[in-house]
Amino acid sequence: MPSGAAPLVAAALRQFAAVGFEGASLQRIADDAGLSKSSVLYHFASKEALFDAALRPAIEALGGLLESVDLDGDAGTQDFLTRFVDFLFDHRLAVTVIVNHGSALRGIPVIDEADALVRRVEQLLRPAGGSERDAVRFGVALAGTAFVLVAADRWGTERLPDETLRPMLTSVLADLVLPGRELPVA
Amino acid sequence: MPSGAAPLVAAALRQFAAVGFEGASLQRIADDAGLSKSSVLYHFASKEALFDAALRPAIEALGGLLESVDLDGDAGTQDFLTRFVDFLFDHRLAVTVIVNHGSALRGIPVIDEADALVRRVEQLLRPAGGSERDAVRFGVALAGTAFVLVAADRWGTERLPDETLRPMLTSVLADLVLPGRELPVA
DNA sequence: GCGCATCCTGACCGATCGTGCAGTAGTGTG
DNA sequence: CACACTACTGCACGATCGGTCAGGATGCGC
Repeated sequence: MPSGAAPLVAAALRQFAAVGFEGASLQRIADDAGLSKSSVLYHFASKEALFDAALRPAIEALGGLLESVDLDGDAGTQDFLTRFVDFLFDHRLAVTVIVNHGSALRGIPVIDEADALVRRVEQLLRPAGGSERDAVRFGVALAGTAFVLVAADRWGTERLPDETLRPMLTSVLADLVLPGRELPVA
Repeated sequence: MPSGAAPLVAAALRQFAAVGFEGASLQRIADDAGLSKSSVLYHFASKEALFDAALRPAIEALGGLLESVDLDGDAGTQDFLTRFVDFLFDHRLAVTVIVNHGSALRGIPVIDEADALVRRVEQLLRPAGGSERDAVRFGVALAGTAFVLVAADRWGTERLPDETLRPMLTSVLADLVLPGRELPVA
């Protein structure tokens, strides 16, 4: 947990987000960070350990967000959604990895933890007496929000700057979860 | 286009959907189809050609859907959305590949074609005078719908059978695109 | 019978994969 | 100066990657 391995983790995260765990090679990560492949395995015991280190901050942030959550009333829910969207922006690359490549990586601890957290978010937003249709609706809203962010530079007809997109996503998500009680856009 | 290569394409599609293009190996695809690796390369000139063959039916189906589209009035839009969800179900694995692994595969023709089609769907649903916020909303709705289907067996708290999920997704999508004018669920 | 495709295979190639290991600079600390 | 520790590297390993190729088996027209 010490060390000047931070740029290495950053390079690894970029590679993992771009091409997934299997597709990313230690050689490319090392080149990207300006080190040799051996140096990567000096700082991290294995490729999987590096993967864990790259995703760990994101799952800790999401875990913390879920621990301090207070959904009492619409205001509490809106506050949570705002912070959730902030989380998505802050850990964009990690979210990309989990969302896009996670399903192939079941069994890797950090991915299993991420899946468990996602399921908790899902259950959290699902109201007590809600129908299955509502659950599907929230699933679409959450997945869609995450995915629009992750794929913004891929399918966005015109690229919106982050600070324009962020309040829009927050507003849209709130609208889908609390219909008819929209947050103001800005 | 001849041949008894169909089970090969099916096996390839399973592998590509599960672990992506880079992660899938010809050996595993061959094993999955009960053939040797050499046989795979007898039927298809390269791994990329196999990838193309596996995704081709899906992009042709989506292309056909977009050619025959008629969005006049809410009824036309709802009909399109129903057929779009049907497309997602019919080509689930191919959609998984495009959605989850496509961003790493820019430059591969079939992926570029798929991206172009997705952009057309996006523009199609975007009303003439719509705001950017509406565009984001539709992006969330489309991405969320596709992703809920793709990840249904990963994050779904309880697994819904397809024939329950399908009308629900259609209904939710219509609700998000045509707010306040919902399709009946069943 | 023979010739000719079609389908499929094992052996092999060069490259790259993740990983282990011995060794080497640089930097204190005694 | 010696010693230890950290950061880093080159080299070699077995395995696996995508891909080539010569050849075996089967079946059909002649």
